[in-house]
Amino acid sequence: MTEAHRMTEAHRMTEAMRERNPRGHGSRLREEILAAATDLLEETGSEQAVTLRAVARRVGISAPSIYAHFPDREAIVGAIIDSAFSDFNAAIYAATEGVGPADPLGRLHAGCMAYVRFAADRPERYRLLFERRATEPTGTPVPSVRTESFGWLVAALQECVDAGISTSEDAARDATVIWTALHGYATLHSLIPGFPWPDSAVMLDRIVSGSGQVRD
Amino acid sequence: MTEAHRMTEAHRMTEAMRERNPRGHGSRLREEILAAATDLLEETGSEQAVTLRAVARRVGISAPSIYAHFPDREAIVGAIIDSAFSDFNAAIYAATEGVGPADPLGRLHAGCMAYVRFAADRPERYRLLFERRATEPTGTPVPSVRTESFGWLVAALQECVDAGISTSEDAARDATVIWTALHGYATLHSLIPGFPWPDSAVMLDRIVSGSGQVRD
DNA sequence: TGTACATCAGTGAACGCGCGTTCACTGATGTAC
DNA sequence: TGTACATCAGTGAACGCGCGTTCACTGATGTAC
Repeated sequence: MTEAHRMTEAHRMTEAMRERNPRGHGSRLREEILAAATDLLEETGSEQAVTLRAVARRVGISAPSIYAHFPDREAIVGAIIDSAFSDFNAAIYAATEGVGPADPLGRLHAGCMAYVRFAADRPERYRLLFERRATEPTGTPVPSVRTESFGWLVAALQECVDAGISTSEDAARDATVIWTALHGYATLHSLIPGFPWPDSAVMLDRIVSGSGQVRD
Repeated sequence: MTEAHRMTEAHRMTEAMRERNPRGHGSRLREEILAAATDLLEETGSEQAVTLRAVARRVGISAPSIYAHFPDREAIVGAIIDSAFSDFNAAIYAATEGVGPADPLGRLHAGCMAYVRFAADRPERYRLLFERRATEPTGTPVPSVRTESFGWLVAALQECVDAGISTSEDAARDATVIWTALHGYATLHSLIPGFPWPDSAVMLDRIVSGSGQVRD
C-alpha cells in the first residue's frame, strides 16, 4: 500500500463521500448544513449539541466553511426554526385536506391530531417552536408563519360553532384553550413516557370536546 | 493607607462579606451553594448559566470548594429540582388549605390557580420540573415527591364527582387532562407574553370546567 | 496553663476540552483575450 | 486554440474563552496531654 493510497483512504474516512460543489452551486452547502444541523438536533435531543463544529463534522466540511452561508451559530438555529414552522403548518394542512368542509368537527380533530403527531415525531423541532425562549429583542414583529396554524385553529373551531357543533361564544378564546391543552399534552407525553397516559385518541377527544365546548 | 488596609479592602470587594463558616457548620455552605444556584437559575433564565464557577463566584468561594458538598454539577441541578418539587407541592397545599371540604370545586380551582401561579412566579424552576429531560437512566423509580401533586389533583376531582359537580367517569384520566392543560397554559403564557391571552381567571375556569367535565 | 497536633473549611494553580470565530491561504474551474 | 487571470468553494492553524475537575496546599481553630 503506497502512501498515496493511505492518504486517500484516510481522506475518505474523515470526509465521508462529500465532493466539493461545482461552481454556481455553492448554496447547496447551505441546504446540507441545515439538514445536518436538523438531524443533529433530533438525534442528540439537545439544541446545545448543534455546534458549528459538530455540524461541520457531520457535513464533512471544515467549521469556517459555514460562515459563507450563516453569519453565526444562532442563524443556523433560526433557520431550523423557520423550516420547522413551515413543516408544522404543512403537516396540519395536509391532515385536514382529506376531510371535507361538510365535517367541521372531523377537520378540527384531524388538525389537532396532526399537531400532537408532529410533536411526537419531531420532538426536538417541536421544542424549538414552542419551548424555546425567544432570542429576538422584545418588540420584534411576529412572522406570520408562526401564527398561521393558530389562525387555522380559530377558523376550524368557528366552523364548528357555525354548524351548531360547538357552543363556544368566543372562538379565539376557546381555540387558545385547545392550543394550550394540545401543547401541554404533546410536551408532557414525550417528556414523561413512563406516566400512565390514557389512550391518545381519548385524550385528544377530551381536549377537543372539553376545551372546544363541543355539544354532547 | 497601609498595605494591610489595602488588602483587607480588596478582600472585601471580591469576597463580598462572606466569612468562613465556624467548625462543625461546614454544611451551611451547602445551603448557600443551593440558594446561589437557584437565584442564578431564576435570574439568568437558563439552566446553562448554573455553572460551578458562576455559583462559586456568587457565593464568594472558590469553585473547588463546591466539591465538599456536591459530587458534580449535575448534583446541584438535582438538588434544585428536589427543593423545587417540595416548594411546588407546598404551594398547592397552602392554596387549598383555606378552602373547606364543603366546597370541592373551590378547592380544585384554588389548587389549579396555585399551579399556574407557581409556574408564573418561578418560571425557571417550573421548567426544570416539567420541561427538562430526565437524566436518570430509564427504569429509575419515580420519587413520590414528583407525583404527590398529581395525586392531590385526582382526589380533588374525585371529590367534585362525589359531590355531583363533575360528570367525569374517570377521575384519573380527567385529572390528566386538567394537568396537561394547566401545563400547556402555564408554559406558553410565560414563553409568549405577547400573545393575546384571555384573562387568566377565564382561562383557568375554562380549563377546569372543560377538562374536568364540570356541569353547567 | 502551655503547647503540639489533628481536623476542618476552605484556596490557587493547573489540566485538557470543545467551543465560536478570525485570518491568511489554496487549488480547481470557468472566462476573456 | 492556448493561456493568463479572476472567481469560487472551500481549508488549516490559531486565538481566547469558560468550563468541570484534580491536586497539593494553607491557615484558623478546637483538643489531648
